[in-house]
Amino acid sequence: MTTAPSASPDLSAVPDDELLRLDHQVCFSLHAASRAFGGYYRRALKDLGLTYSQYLVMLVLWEQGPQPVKAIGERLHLDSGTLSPLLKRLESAGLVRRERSREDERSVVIDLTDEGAGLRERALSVPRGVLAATGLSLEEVLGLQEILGRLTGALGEAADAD
Amino acid sequence: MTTAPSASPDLSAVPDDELLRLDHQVCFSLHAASRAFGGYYRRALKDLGLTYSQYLVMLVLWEQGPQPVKAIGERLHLDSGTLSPLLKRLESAGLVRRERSREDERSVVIDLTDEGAGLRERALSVPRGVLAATGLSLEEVLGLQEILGRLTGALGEAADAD
DNA sequence: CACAACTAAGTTGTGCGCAACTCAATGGCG
DNA sequence: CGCCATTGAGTTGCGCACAACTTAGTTGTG
Repeated sequence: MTTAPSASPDLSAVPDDELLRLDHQVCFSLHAASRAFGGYYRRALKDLGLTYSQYLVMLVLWEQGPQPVKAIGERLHLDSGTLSPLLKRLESAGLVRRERSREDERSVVIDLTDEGAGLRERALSVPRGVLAATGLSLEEVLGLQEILGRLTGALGEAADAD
Repeated sequence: MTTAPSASPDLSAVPDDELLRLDHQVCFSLHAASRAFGGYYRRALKDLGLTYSQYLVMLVLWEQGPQPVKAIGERLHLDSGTLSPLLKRLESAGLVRRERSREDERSVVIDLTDEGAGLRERALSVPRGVLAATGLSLEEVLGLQEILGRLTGALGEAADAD
């Protein structure tokens, strides 16, 4: 944990030059970790015929049941430009159905087919392997998740304040 | 946030079901954080005419000087399939030069143009804004980076052990 | 020297992520 | 009621990530 000097967390004291180097590290770490994660899942999910993003969508559906594209997008921070084609692929793979809502004709509700629902059983074994492969303890995972959540939230607010 | 019981970090004691839910959280956190980061940079780098990935490549060049595509790829964990077109775009933007190495004709050395080197000055202000926008302390950033580094390393090894 | 194994870069094809846009349905509001 | 701003999904276009492949140059071995 490098147990930082716990001294001055004062960003403004750090010179631009060093900050650029640090930025390099942080950007890179996050980017690389995200892709390493994706890479692991790509292999683990190959048998299931799912990509990483498709898996995330399936997780939402397994957990929350049928819901409109909008809701899935909010949950995963993805827009229709990403979800529409992805959901079409899941549909043509026979895992989900897409039906126009009767109450609101603008909305398309995504529902699992029997095959899609059944796939959950086969997916249950995946996370254990991944968590083991990370080499992190459960506490570290939870801590990581907490920091990442704050980071995403803060960056989101910074974006809104444009 | 389920604030762990801080007891048993024993993964094998956690049922599949709960693990799937946890996996959802972790996958999503990392994926979302990486993209939120990317989103912030996209806006911050717009003036410089750089994408996030192009910025990462420029950081490597600013820091390490001229080097072959291979070396950049190792540093950023990217292959030629990603780098070749990216570097072509940087070249046509006038930021880098691509020259076949004389010693080894297979190798293409990437070098900054004056314009590319000059861009560093304008980029210096970017990281401060980002770090501020994350809302994290310097220590948290360093800790995060350390965990992510371990995670990437472990996942990389797991991948090699295929 | 000749030939096989390897290596670096580039190419092709697929899917994701996102900005910018279109289109149809909805929900005010005068 | 009629009009218009808003909303949800979809489309288009571009760049990244990566697997699988091609091509050209290099190295090792008999």
